[in-house]
Amino acid sequence: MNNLSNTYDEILACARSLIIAGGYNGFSYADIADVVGIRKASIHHHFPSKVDLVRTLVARYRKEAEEGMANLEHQVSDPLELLRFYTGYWEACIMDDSAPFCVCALLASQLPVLPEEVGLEVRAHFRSLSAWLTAVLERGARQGEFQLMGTPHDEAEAFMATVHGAMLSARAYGDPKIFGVVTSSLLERFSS
Amino acid sequence: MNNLSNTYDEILACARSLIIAGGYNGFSYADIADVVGIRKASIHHHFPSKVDLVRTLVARYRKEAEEGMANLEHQVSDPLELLRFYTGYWEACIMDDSAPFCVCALLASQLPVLPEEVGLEVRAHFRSLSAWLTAVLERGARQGEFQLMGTPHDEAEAFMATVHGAMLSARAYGDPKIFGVVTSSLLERFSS
DNA sequence: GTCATTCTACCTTCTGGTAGGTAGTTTGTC
DNA sequence: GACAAACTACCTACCAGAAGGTAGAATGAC
Repeated sequence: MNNLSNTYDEILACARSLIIAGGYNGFSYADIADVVGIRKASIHHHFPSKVDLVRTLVARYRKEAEEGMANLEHQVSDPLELLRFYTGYWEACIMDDSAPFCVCALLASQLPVLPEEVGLEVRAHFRSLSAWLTAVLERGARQGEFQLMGTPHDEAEAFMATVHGAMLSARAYGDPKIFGVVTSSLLERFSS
Repeated sequence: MNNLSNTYDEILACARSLIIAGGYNGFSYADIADVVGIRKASIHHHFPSKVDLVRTLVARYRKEAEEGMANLEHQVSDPLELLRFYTGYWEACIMDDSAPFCVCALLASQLPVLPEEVGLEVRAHFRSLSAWLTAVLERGARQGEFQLMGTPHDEAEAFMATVHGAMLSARAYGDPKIFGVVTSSLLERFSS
């Protein structure tokens, strides 16, 4: 494979940050070419079409996210601590502005105008994140650490929604701190 | 003024639903022209530039929202009931697919690539919605109806974030019901 | 006649994408 | 080891269509 190619990865990294800023229609091959320092046509060599590029990018993002979740569970076992790590990860990304939004959350907001193949990947991420959170909450409830008001699944959906909404608010206000405000109030509910 | 013009309003309504679907870069004057049944150039007569159109649209949306909130308070006084009406309004919009996303929430997600004038309007909506929710929660707490864990402001931010996140999840899953699942679990916390 | 509205016809720039070529590296075969 | 074939990564030079936008002429209501 040509995953060794530096340019290939650079294109993906660049596209990722452009998508985080403005979504699928918010960037062009020309934008990437400018940043990476190659010509438009050269991007087509690595990714024949824009759909290819974004599908690859989201697939890779999903894989990284799933590996991250699996990895986290090897290092941390306490359910509350797991949730704290998850929100803490995003808080760090937002505070240092390195990746102030989840790629899939942003793309999901534009789902009706997304190419189908990309939409399927985005949807899959939501399902896998929800499943992970459900499992964590369920375990916390079994261990008596969490007092859930609804089913683990419903609470997981509410948890995920709040985190995504907190990203949005941080962006809307132009104030990274709001993410921490919302998520810490979210975690408090579980820690009591 | 020419607010009497039917076409003017039709253009705004059409642009609104196109923005709800895909955001600022997700539609063009040609798209609107097709739907409304006029030529591209005629849209420029009503809205000289795309920025004019979207700024007007968001300003009007904000005004409607603020009127809606003020109106609601004339009809309903119970804080919990107010929150229920607010989420219920969106649940209806999402279920019948008439406006399955908040215009400002969607635009906020693309804030970094938005024209500045539009961004300012979007930000203003977040502030006014947050202020209203804060006031409602504060009143509920004073009346002893709500037991808030944080300040009314922080809880209001969390509330708003959850509602926006619930819209996103409904879209991501392609399942309108998820909005109700998340918001009803949200309301339950306050009703106990 | 005036004014608002809409039109046709056009412009420039950007869009994703293609064709064809070049230099350098790998590979397979003798 | 030599050498041709194939492949990689990039290039220049295009293309058709879409983007937002403009100029100026018809239309039509008062």
